[in-house]
Amino acid sequence: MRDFSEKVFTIIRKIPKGKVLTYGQVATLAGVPRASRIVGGLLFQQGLEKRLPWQRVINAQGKLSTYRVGMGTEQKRLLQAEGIRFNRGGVIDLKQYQWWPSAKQMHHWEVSEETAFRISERLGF
DNA sequence: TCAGTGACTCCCC
DNA sequence: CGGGGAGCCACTG
Repeated sequence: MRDFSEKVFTIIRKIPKGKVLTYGQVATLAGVPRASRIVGGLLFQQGLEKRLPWQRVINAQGKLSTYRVGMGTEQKRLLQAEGIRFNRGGVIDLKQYQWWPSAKQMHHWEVSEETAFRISERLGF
């Protein structure tokens, strides 16, 4: 159970500067595809404390979920500083900025074969 | 233990 | 494209 959180933190630490992952994507890579809300909860509680690049995790719509907890402006500022652009709706183009780890990286994280396969398809391998 | 919670997602108008 | 609603599930007190 503790395993999930550790995986989540490990994955988030690997997100390249200027790229983003969605909560659901992090949950999937960590082995529990439908635990996206947990990822948000973990970041809220320990994002700053653990010095994670918390700003690089956004929701599946390409929007920032942190406005609810007063971190929206800061998150947007940090992402813009990394070169990420927001369209006029405050939306980030996931096609352009979403990051998917390499097959080698996923193997190292023990991502299941099925998940890795789906991700490969998505990347057009 | 166990119910409550929520930085989510998906589906349906 | 936007809002409402119903699942989801690791974490917490």
